[in-house]
Amino acid sequence: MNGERRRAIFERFRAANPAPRTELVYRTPFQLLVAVILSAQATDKSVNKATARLFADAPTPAAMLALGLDGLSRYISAIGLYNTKARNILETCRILIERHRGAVPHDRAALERLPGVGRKTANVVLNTAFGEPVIAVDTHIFRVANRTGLAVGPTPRAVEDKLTKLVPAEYRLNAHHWLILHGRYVCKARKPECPNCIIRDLCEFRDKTPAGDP
DNA sequence: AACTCGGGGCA
DNA sequence: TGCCCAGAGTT
Repeated sequence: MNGERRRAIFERFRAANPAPRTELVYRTPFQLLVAVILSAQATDKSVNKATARLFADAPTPAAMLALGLDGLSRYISAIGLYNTKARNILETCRILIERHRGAVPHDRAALERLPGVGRKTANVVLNTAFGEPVIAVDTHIFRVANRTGLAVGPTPRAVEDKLTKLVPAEYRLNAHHWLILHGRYVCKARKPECPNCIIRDLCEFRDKTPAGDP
């Protein structure tokens, strides 16, 4: 896919949704970090339901740490992998307090050192909390990039590296949210809604049937 | 790169 | 019931 076509795709997204935002509910960088840790292999809906109560009662690292393992687990027990996530989040709180003055570090290496935080979560925080033009490639974006032909690659990291180079600078800050919401609601894994797609005429996948689908 | 982890939700 | 879901960690 050439640069002109890529630009056309992002211009289409920009026109349809100028200021996209994550659907995860949070009020601070710390809460965003926790919400994204919880969202691994879980639906955003179940995460939002749990974090609404959790963030109201324990909005800071210190308050969350004070909940203890059993306390925190009760808030997030409706989320998959909650046992592991609860331990990771408490340890993350401890590290934030002891090594980062209770703040979320604006630093990729420091973020990825936190338990439960990998490249995808770190990139979401860098993009959404700190305004850096990085793209966090999750399953949605991986699928959309490969289907459309925007950035074809065998691994999320390969797709991320291509997108970082290929996405025009003026779109890079918002590209993450455009792509993830497009994957969530239109370019869905099972039944993509090509007839409702705003980049239908620019897509290399258009109207194909996903492998494994009737 | 492939495998494991591990739990709710929805068809 | 079986398979998916805003991944991370280990081998």
